[in-house]
Order: sequence, then structure tokens, then C-alpha cells
Amino acid sequence: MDKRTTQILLALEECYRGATSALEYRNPFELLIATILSAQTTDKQVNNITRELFKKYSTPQKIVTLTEEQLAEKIKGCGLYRNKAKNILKTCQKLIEDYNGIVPREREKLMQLPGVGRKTANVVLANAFGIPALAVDTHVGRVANRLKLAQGKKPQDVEEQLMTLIPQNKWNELHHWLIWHGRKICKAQKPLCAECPLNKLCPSYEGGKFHETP
DNA sequence: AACTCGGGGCA
DNA sequence: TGCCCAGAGTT
Repeated sequence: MDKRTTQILLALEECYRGATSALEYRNPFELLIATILSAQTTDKQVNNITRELFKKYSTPQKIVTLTEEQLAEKIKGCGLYRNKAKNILKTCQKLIEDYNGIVPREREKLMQLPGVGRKTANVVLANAFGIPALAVDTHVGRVANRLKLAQGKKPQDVEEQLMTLIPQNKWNELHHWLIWHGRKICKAQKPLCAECPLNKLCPSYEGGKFHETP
């Protein structure tokens, strides 16, 4: 790891030590469902929905007793809820048929579940199973690019570059640090570079000015 | 690569 | 009011 990368990690840790997702869950299945729901939606909305949903429908076997319309009604309030209802129902059916109702621990199997892409799969691997994985969402991708820890728009490219650059035992922390930094400071629009604790290390903020580096 | 789904947050 | 998301699937 080069010196600049080390300095960036130290600065991130200093600011965001202990940062985690605000998503509430008690087991891998609940995290899987909560993460599917969280796309384009805030954690707060998701928590409100899952708290109510998991009271009566805490397993795939229970969720598949709902019709698509009934499930959609219960998760209304998060974005894209009709698609998610459809996907969650199919995912629960597949969990029951193929995996005896147990969430699998392999990325390939997770990604075959409807509604589960690479980001969601990695979140489940890292947070529910403690398996090293680096989930790249829009925040992580944007911040990593601005700091030039990675280059390129495709999340999987960013993921692979970060995995090469950063020691494995830091991947999950790095994910949360970059997300928090992306939300609070390194925002998509009008990033708060002047008050950014990393601005001296950031190639996108030179000469006291922010410039997106393509 | 571009488009769609969709309500909430925020200027 | 309008614009932007803690993405994934389809075209």
C-alpha cells in the first residue's frame, strides 16, 4: 500500500471509526431482504418497513404465503416497491426450493436470487457471514474515483481495484467509511471540499477548487 | 450504454 | 416544484 493510500485510510478511520449501516436485521435472511429493499431508499424507510414486516413474516416460508399484491402493500413506502415485491417473492421461493430456506454463503448463488445484484450479495457476505467482500454502491464508486483510489464507472471494476489496493481485513470498514463520507461530505452534487478532512490528499480538489476528474 | 421503476429527502 | 438518490433488470 503506497503512502497516500495509507494516509487516506488513516484519515477515513479517524473520521468514521465504527461507522456501520443503519439497517436493522437479526439474521442473514433479514439482512438480505432489508438490503434488497434499501435500493434507492433510505435506511430509515427500510427499517420502518422491516420492523412491521418481520413481526409476522420473518422467514421465506412465511413470506411466500403472501400474494404479490399483499407484499407490495406491506413494503410500500420504499422506492421501486412493485419490482421489489416481485423479486422478494421469487427470491423466497428460490431459497425454499434450492437452499432449504437458508441464505447461501456463495456470491454466485446469492446473485442468482432475483433482486440481488453484486452490491447486495457483497453486503450480505460481509455483514451477515463475515466473509471478506467489498460492496460498491454509487457513493463508494464516486468517492473512490474522486480520491483516485480507483478509476472507472463500472462498480465491479472499482471493487476489483480497491480489493487490490487495500488489505482484505479493511474491506468492510472501507465500504462503510466511503459511504458515510459520500453522504456527509463527498456528495454527488456540491461536495463540501472546503471542510473535507481528506481535501489535501484529494486529486479532485486542488488549488482550493473542486473539479471532477473523469 | 440507456432506460425503467417510485417514493422520500432536500433545495 | 424539481431534482437526486444506501440498484437491479431489461432492451
